[in-house]
Amino acid sequence: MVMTEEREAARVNHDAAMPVYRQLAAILRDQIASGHLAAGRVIPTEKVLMEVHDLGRDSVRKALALLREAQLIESVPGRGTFVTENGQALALEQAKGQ
Amino acid sequence: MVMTEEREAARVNHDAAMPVYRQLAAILRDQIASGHLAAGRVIPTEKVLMEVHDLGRDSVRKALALLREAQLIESVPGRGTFVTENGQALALEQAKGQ
DNA sequence: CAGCATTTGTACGTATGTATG
DNA sequence: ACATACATACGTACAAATGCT
Repeated sequence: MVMTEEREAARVNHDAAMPVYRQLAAILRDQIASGHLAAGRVIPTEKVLMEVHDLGRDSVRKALALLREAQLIESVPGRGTFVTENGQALALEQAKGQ
Repeated sequence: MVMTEEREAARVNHDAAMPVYRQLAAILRDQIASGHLAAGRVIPTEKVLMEVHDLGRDSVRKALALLREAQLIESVPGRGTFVTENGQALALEQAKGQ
């Protein structure tokens, strides 16, 4: 049996107590902390996140807003959303505390 | 002619360049800074703000979210939205810088 | 240069859930 | 039980910025 670095991509649970937008924020934060999403042009588009997690745009944008407030990511209209310079470091810090 | 302390209540301009939710946030912030909205149970309900400024709930909630981030207000489900302890002081600080 | 597709931003509406009084 | 008020979550439409053709 071959062990790989791959894991099941975390998914939002629509029935969980935690709001889906917080779940998505946590998932993305962990992916940033783990380096799975690295600096540069990384975060999938809102459209992709909507499709992958079966969410409305509202929830996706709320999740990204949380990460923006935490200065893990930055968005640029017409281009996309990026992990900030020290995004991974910040995400690691925050992941520790939780 | 009698001078009063009353002034025209500032209103959102739907045709301005600045997004209406930022306009509303600025209006409320100034009202807090001026003491027109004091600590305690102050901020009008979302419903009232929607009607007074002819805005959708989205815009009203975005405006309040900005003030929450700035720690000027706090909201409690079922009760309402309140100016924080040091809300006026904070609002004054921010009003200076703008 | 114009035109087009992509992507984020703003703004509206609606429905339902949760907390308070 | 009920009304009020904020929270979550879905949807739509259009605007603005970017990059490509």
